[in-house]
Amino acid sequence: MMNYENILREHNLKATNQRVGILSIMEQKGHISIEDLYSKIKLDFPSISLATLYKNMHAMLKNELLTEIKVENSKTHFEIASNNHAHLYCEKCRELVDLDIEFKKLNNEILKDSGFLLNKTNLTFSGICIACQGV
Amino acid sequence: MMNYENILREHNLKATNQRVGILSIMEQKGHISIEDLYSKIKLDFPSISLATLYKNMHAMLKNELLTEIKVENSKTHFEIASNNHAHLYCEKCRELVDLDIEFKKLNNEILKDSGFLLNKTNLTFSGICIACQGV
DNA sequence: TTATAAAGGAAAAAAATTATCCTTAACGAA
DNA sequence: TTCGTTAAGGATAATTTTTTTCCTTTATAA
Repeated sequence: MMNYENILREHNLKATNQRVGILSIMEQKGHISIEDLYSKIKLDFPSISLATLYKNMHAMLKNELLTEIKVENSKTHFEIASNNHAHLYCEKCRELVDLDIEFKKLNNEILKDSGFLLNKTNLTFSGICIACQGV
Repeated sequence: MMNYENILREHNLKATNQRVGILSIMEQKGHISIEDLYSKIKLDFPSISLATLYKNMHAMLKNELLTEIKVENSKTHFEIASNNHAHLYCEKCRELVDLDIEFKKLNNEILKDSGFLLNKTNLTFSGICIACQGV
């Protein structure tokens, strides 16, 4: 388990108990929606306000401690920021899975073709995972 | 300009004037948010209800006449379905641009690595477009 | 034509997100 | 440690976005 107090401070954010709680749930879960996060964090902080949760998510997104994942037909999910990677989304069980991919080649191609100054590559594959194919 | 009456019927949807209006705006615009689409379609159908717009977007998404594009820090956009392609999103002018990419190699790799039964590849690059780099 | 099933529109309801305002807590400086 | 400042928390209301309901109107096939 990571030391979220320090990570928060390194990102110029006060290390509040609520934020540490949010981050440790996120570490456990990998990817999570606001809705699920709220019901989980309320177990540790019964009085936490949904507004607080939203404010924290925005603050942590802005300071690049979190990343937002948007997938078709699914609620926005969040994850702790790390190396840029792809996601696999199962349309059946609605689970998100990380997938490490080498973006360099792809990004260079885009840069060459479009002249875009690339900031982030967002790659999500939707389909049916192995487990759900059997069912 | 395409014949939207027929396209709608081919997708098992009634060809209403409102739907044809929506589709012709979408053809013009390429990518559009509900908000922008609503203000445009109201010029042609002043009494159209926002609920009608949402209901139509859902119906057309479900019947695969439209596609949804979700990008970080941006509202959901819609486009008329066509060959699977990538998108470039400029964080400055907030414009979306199509980018034709060959997904076969990428998709085969994913299939091999994950066993996923792929349905759709969603690829969006965020950054600054050439025009906005100069500013 | 005409029957019927689907779509439109108005309004309300629900869900998601953001703002306001006062209280509380984090944290650097003394 | 204590204290002062500033940011964060929490309750609530307000917005914004999306969905539902219910009745009227329209598209389409017989």
